[in-house]
Amino acid sequence: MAKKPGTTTPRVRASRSGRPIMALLDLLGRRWSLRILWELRGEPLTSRALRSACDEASPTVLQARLTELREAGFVELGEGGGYGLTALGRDLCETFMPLHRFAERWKALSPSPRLRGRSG
Amino acid sequence: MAKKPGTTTPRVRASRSGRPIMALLDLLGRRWSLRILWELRGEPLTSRALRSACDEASPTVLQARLTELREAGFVELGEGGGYGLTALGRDLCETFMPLHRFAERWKALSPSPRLRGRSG
DNA sequence: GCATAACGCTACATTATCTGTAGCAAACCG
DNA sequence: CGGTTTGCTACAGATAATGTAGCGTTATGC
Repeated sequence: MAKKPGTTTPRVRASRSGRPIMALLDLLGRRWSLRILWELRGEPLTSRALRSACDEASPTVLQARLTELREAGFVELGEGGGYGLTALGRDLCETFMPLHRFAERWKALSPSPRLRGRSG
Repeated sequence: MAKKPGTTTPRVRASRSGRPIMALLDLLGRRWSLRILWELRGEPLTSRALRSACDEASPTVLQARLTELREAGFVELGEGGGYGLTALGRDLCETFMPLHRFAERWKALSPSPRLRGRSG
């Protein structure tokens, strides 16, 4: 059993507003969510391979995220084992691809930018 | 002072690999990061207004995220007060705009999708 | 059949992080 | 001066993540 009977995913906090974007932002804003989606962007990975890809993150969180991502319909467990993106999940991932280029640009801009507070 | 002297931002875990995308994914994958960026997409907000916009999230995390986001160069504290996106931050936010449409589509697809495990 | 190994997944103590409420010092308003 | 708002911090209690171990199941080799 994947979870205790009657237990539902923590019900995305921000989704109390009913706005889907909030639910999505909340789901993706959990540890390893984005990373998992990212690592799955190519071919499917077994739970263990995914763990390796994610810097050996603890199986506890990974499993939790995987369950949430599966309930959201972004990820699925293939017949023969191994996790992969659904069509929907692939769509979502497309959204993040520009992030890659952005990250490179960002890195190039400033290794350790200045903070500009006003306290003082 | 914004932080204790000598204290640095928790040094993004996944960025140990040196790949900027990992650092970015890690930063954005923290609670409220995405949400803050999202709420700031329009006009600048005071810390308190931002808090309201974020379902009254605790000022502790918000402040922590704001500091990280500022160090990353995505957010800045305006001269006259109020947080806003930098040019870079606006760029990043652009990346997430398609997410809005995606979220709507996602919501329409399935309120509570089926899990397809293989245990049993 | 029996050992070996890999699979998805879970337990659990420790540690890190977030929540919620209260409140401070500085700047602004009159 | 008193009142209000700003950015920001403290701190106890609640929640979530880490790290390590291991379960039950399903191949595979002999």
